[in-house]
Amino acid sequence: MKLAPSRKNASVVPGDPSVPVPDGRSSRWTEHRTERRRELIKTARRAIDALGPGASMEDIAATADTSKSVYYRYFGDKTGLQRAVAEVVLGQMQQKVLDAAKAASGPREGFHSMVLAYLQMAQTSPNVYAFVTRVGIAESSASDDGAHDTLAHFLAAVTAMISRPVRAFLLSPERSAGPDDAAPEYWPTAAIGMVRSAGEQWLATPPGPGRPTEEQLARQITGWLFDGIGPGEPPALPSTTRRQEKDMP
Amino acid sequence: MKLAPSRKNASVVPGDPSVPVPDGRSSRWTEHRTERRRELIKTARRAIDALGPGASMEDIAATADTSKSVYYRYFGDKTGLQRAVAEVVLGQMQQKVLDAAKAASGPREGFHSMVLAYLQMAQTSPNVYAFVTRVGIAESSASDDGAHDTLAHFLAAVTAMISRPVRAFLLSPERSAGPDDAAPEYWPTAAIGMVRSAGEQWLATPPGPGRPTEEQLARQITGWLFDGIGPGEPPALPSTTRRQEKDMP
DNA sequence: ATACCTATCGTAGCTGATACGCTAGGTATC
DNA sequence: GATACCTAGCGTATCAGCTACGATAGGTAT
Repeated sequence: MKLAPSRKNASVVPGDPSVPVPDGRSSRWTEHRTERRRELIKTARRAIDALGPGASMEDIAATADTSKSVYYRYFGDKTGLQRAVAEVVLGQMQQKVLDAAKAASGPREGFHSMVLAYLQMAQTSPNVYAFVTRVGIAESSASDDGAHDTLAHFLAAVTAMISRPVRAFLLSPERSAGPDDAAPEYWPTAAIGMVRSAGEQWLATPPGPGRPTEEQLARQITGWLFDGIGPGEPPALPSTTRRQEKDMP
Repeated sequence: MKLAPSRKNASVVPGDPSVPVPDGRSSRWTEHRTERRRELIKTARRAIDALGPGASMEDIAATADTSKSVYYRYFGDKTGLQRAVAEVVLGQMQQKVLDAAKAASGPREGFHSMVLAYLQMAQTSPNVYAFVTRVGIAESSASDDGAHDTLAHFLAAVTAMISRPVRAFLLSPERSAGPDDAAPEYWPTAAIGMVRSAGEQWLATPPGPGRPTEEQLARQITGWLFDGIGPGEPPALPSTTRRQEKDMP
């Protein structure tokens, strides 16, 4: 009773490849896959947190009590794992930012909450932060194109996250007075670069007395971004616009 | 610049380092060493410029018509070469900055010239820039300390370069009115991070119509750093009630 | 109920790059 | 001529990233 040899299996089904044949042998694994994927990401995060951002795939897999091939099957390559972890971390950070942004009174407060969320995230797991923000893990040796293809995936995602509100703010009517905006599309990246650099120096600072709190640093960075450090710029600006929030508890 | 003796060789004098017997056989080589070292750095720079920031030591040595071991002797490891190249690049940039700073009218113009020099340097050789800016080439896999030990060497040097004038400016009498300065020691790093991020996005932008010139971008960044983007910041800003609802992946 | 198929798992091995030691041989000074 | 110094090339150790193959447990069709 051999069945027809031409009709091998349902993968290249001639009639309808879409719905009406829910093969249990495949569908059985979908739930398992998503669950396992989540678990793998979670374990990878723990492993990186414990082993450092340079943890190898083997180390990560060993921490998960499995082997490298599982990770490679689920994430393709190491950059895929990086991206997956970054997605989760970004989602949590985004959640925090959204919650805080609801209570924000203005763009300044909104941005302050973002910076704060960023710093808190980095502080919570510096190793995971370093892993996620790393530029091309696999591309570093193979690419000879010159400039980095883009920023790291996580930073690119953060940039995309803040780009829209920033753009809206930069183009708001009351803000068009200045002669700025020669290149406003660079501001989100620039701002994140500032946050990142300050945050990483802050992370590297031992938690001694001189180290500011997350709140203080976030407030400071927000001030730099919104007010700058130049006090009035003597030639063109009289003394009208001194800086505002002198006393802000 | 001190030329460090490589690491294990007989560069340390055997008997007494202070005895006034200048052995000609030793002193003759010092000049040769410095000259050769300079040549090796120069050739490495050309090789990286041609091959990309991920060029291997063998590629670099082949471009210099020599072998890897020469580079390893002179620079210890790849990070040492990175540091040496960074030193030269930084020196040239510093020269340019100093020349420009002499003609600067104030801190703003001085900083503008610095940013401009940075951008021009990066633009001149994007590959060398990427090589020099890269964080730990050898530490990435061996170190599990967590945070990067410091910033990249080049960026740390640039930070050190601008830290002193910045500190002097931040503590200048007319600027001490604001309640800022909760963490002024983070500003140089933060500012360089902004310059770096904006510059790298700028480098990655194809030189089409929308791309600003170095001058424009430098002017823009200087404006962001000195004036910020929030002009006045009226306490109640109604136009940003609900922005940033984002799609979560 | 039996033979077949699907998707996963994990062991083991491959590829390529990097760091670096070792030895032979050349060259200029004393 | 003797000696200190350098160079060159080969070879090795290691390790990250990645892949191929056999084995197994669970669904499916006859």
